[in-house]
Amino acid sequence: MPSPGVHERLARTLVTWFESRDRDVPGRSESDPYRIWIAEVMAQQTRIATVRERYTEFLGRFPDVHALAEAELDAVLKAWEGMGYYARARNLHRAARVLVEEHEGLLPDDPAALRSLPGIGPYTAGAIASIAFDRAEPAVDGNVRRVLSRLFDLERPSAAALESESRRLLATDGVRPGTLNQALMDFGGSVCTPRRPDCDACPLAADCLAFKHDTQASRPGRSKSVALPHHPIAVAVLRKEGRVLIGKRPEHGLLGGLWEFPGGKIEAGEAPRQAAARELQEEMCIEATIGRSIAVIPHAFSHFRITLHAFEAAWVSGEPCGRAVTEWRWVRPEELSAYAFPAANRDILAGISGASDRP
DNA sequence: AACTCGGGGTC
DNA sequence: GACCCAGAGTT
Repeated sequence: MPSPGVHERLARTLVTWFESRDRDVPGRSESDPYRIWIAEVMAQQTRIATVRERYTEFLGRFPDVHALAEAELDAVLKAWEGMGYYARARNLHRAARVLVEEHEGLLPDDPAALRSLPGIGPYTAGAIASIAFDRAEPAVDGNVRRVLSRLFDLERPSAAALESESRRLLATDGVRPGTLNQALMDFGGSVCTPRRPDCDACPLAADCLAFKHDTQASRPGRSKSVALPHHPIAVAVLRKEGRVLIGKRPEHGLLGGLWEFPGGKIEAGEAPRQAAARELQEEMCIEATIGRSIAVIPHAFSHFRITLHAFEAAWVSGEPCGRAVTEWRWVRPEELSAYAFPAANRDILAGISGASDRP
């Protein structure tokens, strides 16, 4: 009997390593494709610890694809509040309706059919196909990309190269695809980490080309970082007869479909209070008296930073026209918790509940 | 291939 | 502070 090839040896060692661990990862012990789908989408670009807290809550509210399809988008966004990348929630909702209308409420097992659904790309399609349906399909996320880049010493691997290496690992007899894919991800998250990988304790070190060449610290290569632009923002908590004014952002684009307090960018040379008054005039057609500062909130997005200056404001004249929003509403402070807000608004919400309507 | 799209843990 | 994460959609 010939000695096993390096891919087969790697695959068997990974699965053995994985099965000796007991890590509580959402979706791992699931068999329902719907629940696996939710777990994988929720895990995109998001820490496991964050997902763990929200996963059970989300499934409690939307226990199956029919419940998700029948829900209002606002309810799905509210369940997604604070997790970011809100297009994921919008796409989940759209995909659920496609599944109910065109697939009898069932997720397909074919990667191409999965990829045709909103919000399911190469990674999630492979993850669902392999974990839920036991198909030998690659699921290359950031962790797997790093592990493969190091095992085969690839500086800037193409998606095709990573898929090719993955398929050779998956070709190992007797290794379940979903188990191997999860082993690769878990391995990248615990042993083969971005910084300071634990090569001393690595069961794959003997076959790792980057370890052999001592290039693991620069595999995969990093793209150069760019300085993030910064935008000062002024927002107004506008009071009138015990209620505050909120607006709903357009459904597409940044923070799409979420609610916010009216406001906008502070122009060069403009004072924050001036900007708050101007934005109320321009975007809401309302004259107001700007009052005390509620909070100054620094916040970082993926591609820029903001500093949010929030002010109390008292209505003087005018009715909302909602030029920058698709909808607006006067809401009692205690009702604000029913609306999905961006994370940067949390400090504002905390500072105004139960406050008077006088700035 | 480059750009957009959040938030948070970690070092 | 910088990095980077169980990525996908758009152009």
